[in-house]
Amino acid sequence: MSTDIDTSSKSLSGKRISESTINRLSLYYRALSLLEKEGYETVSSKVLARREKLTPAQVRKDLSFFGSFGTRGLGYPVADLKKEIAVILGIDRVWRVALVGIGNIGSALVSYKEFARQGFQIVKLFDNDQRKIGSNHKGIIVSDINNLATELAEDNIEMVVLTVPATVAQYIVDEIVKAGIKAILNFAPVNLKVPDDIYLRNENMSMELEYLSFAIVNNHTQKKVKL
Amino acid sequence: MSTDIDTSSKSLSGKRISESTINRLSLYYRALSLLEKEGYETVSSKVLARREKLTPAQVRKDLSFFGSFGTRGLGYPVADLKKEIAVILGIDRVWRVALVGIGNIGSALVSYKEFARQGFQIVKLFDNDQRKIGSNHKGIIVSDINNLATELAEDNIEMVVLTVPATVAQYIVDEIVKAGIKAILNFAPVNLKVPDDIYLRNENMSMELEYLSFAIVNNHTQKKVKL
DNA sequence: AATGTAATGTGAAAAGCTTCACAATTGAAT
DNA sequence: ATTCAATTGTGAAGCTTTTCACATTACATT
Repeated sequence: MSTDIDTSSKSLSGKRISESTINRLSLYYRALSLLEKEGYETVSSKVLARREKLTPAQVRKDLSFFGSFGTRGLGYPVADLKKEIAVILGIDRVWRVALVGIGNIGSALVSYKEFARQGFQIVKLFDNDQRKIGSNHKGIIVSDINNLATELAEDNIEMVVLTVPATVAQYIVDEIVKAGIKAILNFAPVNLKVPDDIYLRNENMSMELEYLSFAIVNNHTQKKVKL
Repeated sequence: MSTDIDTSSKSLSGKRISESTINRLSLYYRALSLLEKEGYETVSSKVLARREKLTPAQVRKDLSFFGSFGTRGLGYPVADLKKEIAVILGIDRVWRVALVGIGNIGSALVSYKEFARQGFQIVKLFDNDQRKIGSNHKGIIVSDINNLATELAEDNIEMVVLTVPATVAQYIVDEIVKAGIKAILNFAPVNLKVPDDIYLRNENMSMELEYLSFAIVNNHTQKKVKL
């Protein structure tokens, strides 16, 4: 994991919402989905916190930035709160996503059900390899990356997942930006330069292993959930 | 991305090193590798910072937790600093890693070169599916998950990458813990319970897309690099 | 109707993290 | 040998995030 978008935005009424808060909303959403399936109608900040290894105060504070969703003495209505969070996160809709780079990680993500489950629909694939162009992945035909700009526009793509080699990532991201895409999730282990108005986020899987390595070697003590 | 290991550990001389600092060490390491290839002998905190969209003060502060690696007026010696960071992160060696769950993501990670490049060698694969057990992935034969405990021990495995479905992840992680593994990188979108002495880290790829979604919907302004 | 219990929402305090700013130090130039 | 320019290392300040603690409110019970 890793990124480029700010932490301190003024989203709502001028309040600054931290990145950590947004990330925790994702966790709450996931926990609420589960609670809903388990048949719970309400849930307290205490229970929600325990489920995601956070504190009740943190849960209440996070939610309070966006409104008053609970009932004193009772807790939060599971189904309603889930919907509210979906609206806040913008996942109460389907996002049309393109994926560029049909390598190991890229092809895996095409079949990754969790994306679709959260409303991120991969509807377009691109590669520069003639052997891959025209091939079918989960019902999607791989397009030639040279047609990126026109095809992204034609298909109303709003986000791009970038799974190309690090060496070409900057070139490709420039093309994606030129094509008018505003949100990019980059898996290449490289720091990409993008204009200020582009949302870029980096997924750096080695970094997580490096953290584990550091933890073992330095006898790190455990305390909190990292987001 | 995402986890379970603390942020505020006392690794060295009682100093607390934050998780952000550790994550930035990974970035510095990557930047230094590149600088080394480009032929630089020294680098200033200013240049290093610019490469990873951080501030020079941040770079200096981070490094100062671990020692004095620079020369005033000159900067940091690229090759040496890279080695120092490798030692700090514990990546100046090879880690023997097992991967459990040969699905989409799992098989992609077996071929993910970036892991090997950082010293994380996947040497063992497990699955519970009879059709997969015995099959060969990049030279590794998939083992039966029922032999997890004995085979992990026999092979001196120190870390496990977990790419099983969310529904079975808790069960599997319990087995992994029983087998004596202390570090786990979990890709299942579920909050796993582990004893306090186990290092667990979560990679949550949907969370990153959800952040992008939030950013677009709420007109988030950009400022910093997220780690 | 009154009392008791549970649990939110939130200012304020505490803790943690980042940036500032400057003394100290090095190498280069004169 | 002296001066100048560059750049580190670091305490202190500033800012952000988390936690605390409590008034408030809703429901259940008597």
